[in-house]
Amino acid sequence: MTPRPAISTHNHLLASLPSHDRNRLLANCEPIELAFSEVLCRADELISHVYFPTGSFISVVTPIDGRANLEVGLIGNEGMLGITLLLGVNIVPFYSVVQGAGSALRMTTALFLRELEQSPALETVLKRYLYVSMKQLAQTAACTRFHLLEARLARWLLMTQDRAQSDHLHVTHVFLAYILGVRRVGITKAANSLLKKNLISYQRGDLVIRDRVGLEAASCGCYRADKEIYERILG
Amino acid sequence: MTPRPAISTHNHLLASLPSHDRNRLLANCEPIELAFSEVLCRADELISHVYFPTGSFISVVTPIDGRANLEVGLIGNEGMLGITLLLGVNIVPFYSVVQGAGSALRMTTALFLRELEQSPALETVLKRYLYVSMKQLAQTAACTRFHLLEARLARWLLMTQDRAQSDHLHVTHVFLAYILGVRRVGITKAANSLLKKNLISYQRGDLVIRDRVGLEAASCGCYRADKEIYERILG
DNA sequence: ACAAGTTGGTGTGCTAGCGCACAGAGAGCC
DNA sequence: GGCTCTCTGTGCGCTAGCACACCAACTTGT
Repeated sequence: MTPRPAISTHNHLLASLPSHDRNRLLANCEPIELAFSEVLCRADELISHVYFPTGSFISVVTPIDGRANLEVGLIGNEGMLGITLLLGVNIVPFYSVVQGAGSALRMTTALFLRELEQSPALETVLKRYLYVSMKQLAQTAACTRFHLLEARLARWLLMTQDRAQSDHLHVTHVFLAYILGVRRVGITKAANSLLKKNLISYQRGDLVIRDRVGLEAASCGCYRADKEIYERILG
Repeated sequence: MTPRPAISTHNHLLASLPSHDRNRLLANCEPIELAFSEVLCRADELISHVYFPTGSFISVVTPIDGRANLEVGLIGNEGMLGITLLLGVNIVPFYSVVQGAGSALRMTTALFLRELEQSPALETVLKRYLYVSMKQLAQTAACTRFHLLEARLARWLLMTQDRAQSDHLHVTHVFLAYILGVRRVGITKAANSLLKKNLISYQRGDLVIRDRVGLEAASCGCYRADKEIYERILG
């Protein structure tokens, strides 16, 4: 319906750097387009690149028992992928896949580590981002345990809309089930409930967010909690 | 039955430091005894001290919705409390309470930060520990979502036994329910099942681990996964 | 145009875990 | 002894989510 709005070309983490540091960093970055469902890294591999999404967003998933999966993070232009390099460990901790196609900046591990040494400002902001990521990870753990599926779905849609910068999302029930760690049938039921409340509409993989405020009311407090912790530490 | 064995007086993280760094660090530490159920810090407070358990262990809990709680970490002499200072954030991320009474080393935030600047070896090992903590946090999130209560209980007992260095634990069903985020009745059922398999015995708050190997078989793979990631990164 | 694949909706029977309420048993206290 | 408190066990009805199976609507490739 509404055309996809102009996509922001900047990343909040990079934007917060002093211009001198930022420019040097950008000079070492390679702008790329990430395609939907592209796998950026798998757990236990070596980290080859870090990614700063600008117009794209990435889903971070932890595998369990080799069969099930659980999304433990969502990275848009407020964050970065590959943050663990900050900890001196160049082993990918989680599986990462592109959830929203679009632009990103990418840098090799070697160049990133060099920048990190040269820019204390970069290190400071990324450390804070890591702290926020940990808090959000724990929040997600508790949310997944205690909150009902409909509220979790509403939260995920809001988080994704923020990162997609669009009220049109391309997600199927199967995909949502995978991400939220439930059966597809459960998604059908929850999505139908949100549909009946006129908060969303969808058709064959095209999901439209109709009522953002209503969706916030239907979601659990975790959406707000995530935003607050980000603002408090990085805002 | 078996007397409590001699308690280790060292902490793995500190033990891994070069002796020069370690000695200087120890000189700034204050040895203390932690009492059972003592609250060491609450979320959103400022961090006043860091703790290196030697003979004690600490439960790390994230509150949710103000009513429920979920344990997201367990810190014994393999770890430390207050690791987020490493990230330049002196705000306590989670609620922390003493789960096993015993000895610990404690250091003020100011002294710790000074040591951190002076000892690159300390920074290196703590960064790795933080990486491990993140992986374990994600593991716990997925475990809590997918695994059955009996397996989760078995896992928790094994983790706790490792840190308590004793096969006698002082835990009630109510307490276990709180930690694992379920009802007490659920614990009664799961504990009874482990009892019938002769893996544990318990009576009014005294729980004894009878068959460690059997308990590992009854637990989910997360116990092993946690140990493996620790060994790989810090071993 | 038609077949094949994808997406979404529905039904049936099952299990884990929930809330609530209550019962028995040990332990401490006066 | 009698009282209270804590800890453990049980029963009942309910919900969320599971596995599996099938169908309808739409899209796409040839």
